[in-house]
Amino acid sequence: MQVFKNYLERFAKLNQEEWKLIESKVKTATLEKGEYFLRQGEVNKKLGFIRSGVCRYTFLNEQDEEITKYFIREQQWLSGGESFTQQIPSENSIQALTDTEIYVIHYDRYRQLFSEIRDWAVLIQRITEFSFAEKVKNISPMLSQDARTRYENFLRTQPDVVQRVSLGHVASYLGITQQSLSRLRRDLAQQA
Amino acid sequence: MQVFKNYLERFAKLNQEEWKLIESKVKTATLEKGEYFLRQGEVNKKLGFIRSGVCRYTFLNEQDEEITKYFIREQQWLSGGESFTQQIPSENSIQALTDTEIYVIHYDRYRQLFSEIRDWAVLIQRITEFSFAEKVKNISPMLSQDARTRYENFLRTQPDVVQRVSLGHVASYLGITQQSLSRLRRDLAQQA
DNA sequence: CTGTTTTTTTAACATTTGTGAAAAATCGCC
DNA sequence: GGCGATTTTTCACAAATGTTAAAAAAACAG
Repeated sequence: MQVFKNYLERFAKLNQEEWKLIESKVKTATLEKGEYFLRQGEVNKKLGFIRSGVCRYTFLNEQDEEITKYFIREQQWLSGGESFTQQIPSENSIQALTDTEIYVIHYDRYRQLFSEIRDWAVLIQRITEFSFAEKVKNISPMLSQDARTRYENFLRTQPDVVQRVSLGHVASYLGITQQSLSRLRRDLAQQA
Repeated sequence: MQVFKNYLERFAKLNQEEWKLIESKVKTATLEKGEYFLRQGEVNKKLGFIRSGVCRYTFLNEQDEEITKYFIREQQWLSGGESFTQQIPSENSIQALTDTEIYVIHYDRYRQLFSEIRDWAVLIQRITEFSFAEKVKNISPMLSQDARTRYENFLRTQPDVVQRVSLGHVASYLGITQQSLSRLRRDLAQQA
């Protein structure tokens, strides 16, 4: 769990007691490739943190296709956002794209920490802000870029993900069809 | 300030004392059309909340064009995100698109509230999450939609904004050229 | 009002991306 | 190792969007 502790301490110092408390509430679990951590319509009862593996966060578009909003990889959170913090049904799903090892904390125990650890709310606020900003920073510029630029930036910023997920999922994330991405790769390869 | 108080109370109850304390730290200010609330490269020293008007949150793309990431309107926050909470230089700018009246709180005073109001951190955490989720929910599906669908959804979800900002800014937000948006409108008008 | 600047529209053409269908390659399982 | 299922590639053509340039319309300042 050292990695998880280090991660948290990037956002706020924790004394030994506090860490013991957190550790006592965290379990480990695994997701098999293809398995869902959260399904659209469910209430998200647990928060996950990836130790190893890649997942995808999805939503259904108007045509009921499951679109990949973003990938979640090592040292990132599996969370349904408001579905977790407000315990309401989720509009999104989270699915493992590889076998995935995670740390898990249940909602009730998460809630307890607000009264048990003085700066817990501050820690959570910083993490929330950081995590959202990370996603927005990746996704937002894509709208004004052509497919090729989007793919090149994806390769640059998330090179590890490309290797581990299928082309179709990448295409979905980039907002283009699988065929277009395939063509794009050919063109890029020919140039080089 | 009643509107501002009501807004905050959607996220956490405030007793009279607490509200007085907040109120005492908040000032009103105005931005003229075209004026910047925050400039890229600056440290964001104050948090704003719009009483009336529309602004835009922007970033510079690879070609050094100022792209509109999203619009900010009544009852939404003017904040440079991590530039404010961590007092670091901002990658983004915020510019008024109409004359805008805002409530303002300085970073130092904002910080004080963490020790002065018991649930301030919780309040801020909820607002952070809500605000980000609001943006992401609008922006994220756009990638997998064609320009026409994006524009129609924009009209539906932010009808008030269309009236108040120039076509070019809308086009920038939608990720298309001004000419394409103009053409799109003509086609839509002809259909009706 | 009038001239100037900014914004919006229009048009012809180039380029990019989508579509539908099929072949090729790869993967997973027995 | 082989076979069915899945994923990736390829292709021809259609549709959407970008580009460049110019005209028209609207907003603004004096």
